[in-house]
Amino acid sequence: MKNHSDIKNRDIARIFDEVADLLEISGESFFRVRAYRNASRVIRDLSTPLSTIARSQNAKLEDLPGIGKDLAEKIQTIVETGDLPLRRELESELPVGLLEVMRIPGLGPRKAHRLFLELGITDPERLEEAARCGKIRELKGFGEKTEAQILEGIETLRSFGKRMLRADVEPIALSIIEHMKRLKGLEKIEIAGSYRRLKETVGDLDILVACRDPAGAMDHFVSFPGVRKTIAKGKTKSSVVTNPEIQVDLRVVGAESFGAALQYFTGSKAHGIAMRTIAQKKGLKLNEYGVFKGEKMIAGRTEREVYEAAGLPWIPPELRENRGEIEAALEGTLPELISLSSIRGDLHMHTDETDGRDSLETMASEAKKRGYLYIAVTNHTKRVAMAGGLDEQRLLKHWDAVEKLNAQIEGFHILKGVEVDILDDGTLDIEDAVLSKGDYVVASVHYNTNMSRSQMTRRIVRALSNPNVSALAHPTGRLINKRPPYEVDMEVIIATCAKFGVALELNAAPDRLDIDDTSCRSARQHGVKVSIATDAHNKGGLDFMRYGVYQARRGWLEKEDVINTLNFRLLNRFLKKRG
DNA sequence: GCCGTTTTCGGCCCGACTGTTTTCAGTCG
Repeated sequence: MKNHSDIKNRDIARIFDEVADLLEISGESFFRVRAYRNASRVIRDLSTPLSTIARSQNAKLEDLPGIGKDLAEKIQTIVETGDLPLRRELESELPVGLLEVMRIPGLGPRKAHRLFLELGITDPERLEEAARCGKIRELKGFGEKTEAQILEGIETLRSFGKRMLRADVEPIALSIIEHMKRLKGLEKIEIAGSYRRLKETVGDLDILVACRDPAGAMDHFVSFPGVRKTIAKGKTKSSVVTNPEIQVDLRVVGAESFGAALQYFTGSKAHGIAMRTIAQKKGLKLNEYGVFKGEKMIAGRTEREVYEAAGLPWIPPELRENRGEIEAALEGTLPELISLSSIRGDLHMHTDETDGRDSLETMASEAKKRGYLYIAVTNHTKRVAMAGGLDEQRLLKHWDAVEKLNAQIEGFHILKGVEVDILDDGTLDIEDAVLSKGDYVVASVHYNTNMSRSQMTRRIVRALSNPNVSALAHPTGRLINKRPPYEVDMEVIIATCAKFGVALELNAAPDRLDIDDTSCRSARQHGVKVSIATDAHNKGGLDFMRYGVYQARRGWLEKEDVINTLNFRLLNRFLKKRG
């Protein structure tokens, strides 16, 4: 039998999600469906592989929150066989294409099921056909508008199913805010949702305002020049689609409810549910209007007030995922999250010596302008030929130039760095004798990225064991929405970094943000230090630092976890410990 | 299907908007 013991958590989570969807379509109890969804989320966020827990003597699957006897057994089955009988059973009863039908805006499990039963709709293609023939409007409970909405929904899903990069959403978000600020009677405005939680991607924008004239706010909102289409417009809530295409929801509340609404719409959903449950246990009701004791409103104006009414300190939005932040808040052990102002330098960037656009002098002076104390210039090496990577001779010459420039600048240091390529067997493409003359060596994988998980892990572990290596750059190689992370066991990588005192890079490029928040937390738990670095290829790229800090905050990192918050002397002490 | 200083049953977060309805189900966040 095939060995499935290295099945990944996200594969198991995906199976549970699919089971949840199919159960929901078939009309199963909402609570049973939710149990699968909860479990999926818990599994996705877990840094330890379930296959490890399943085999372990002392750790138990049932100890995980949301995993009971039944789901523990199902996980065991998936780990052992790679699949779940329940899923196959459901798939034989319902076409999997219905899952896509359900994703179409305006359609949910109930309608998808009825479309299947009454019209034999099994996938979006057949749905489109039926809608074009005018068959949908004939069904009870459906009408012409629903039919048109379905056709439009299919088109929308085709054109932009993906979440947008946060960095791409920012300009739209800011111009809407600017537009809304011109509204008369506006008291408060905030962007809530995943944008406020500083997530790397944003599905839609949730904008919250407090305003004395809700109807006026609705009118003003839909008149935003970037609006392509108004989806809904009510008394206190409206939704539009903008150009470039992203859905924006506006919600209006009174100023006395603004904090409660902000808490409510910032989410995440799981955090909100957990908070409302806590409130409920205290005999309180928490909704978007406030915290209520019976009929009486006892909090709501500010978020802090809302959390305090529930017996908690205020929790930073970027932690609100119900991944332990509520427990930490109750124990008083919330992390003191790192901020951009703590960053003292940038340890990954390129110059025109290889594939960067700006000179060494420009990069150094731009970094100094940003208030940094140091940078590491880390150009590519020879295997990355496309980028004009340096061989040993050129690298040494480049470092001479760095030293010369260093001597000319006051109060600022340029580390002799390099981004050395990790070859297929885990050795490096620059001789050790040369690397040992550098100050800061980041190692990274660029080629042959589709090896097996165990091969890739071995490859990187071997590279990390080289005493010249200071950090591992963009550890999974992912490009958000473009390229999945390569197969690598991050737990092993993190443990190896801990063993050798190597830092993990959090690459701050907005489409990389590699490592992700889960690995940040894992690194912190293992005592592995993180370098937040921009990988800038021109002077403007130095501004990516804040995206890295955002991600670090989502990963619970404190100033002490990040090496480029150290002053130059302490950074050097950290680097010397290696080797 | 999970969970429990109200533990092995009976709960499980909450409200707005739309479309197709005559009082509400379904969807969404």
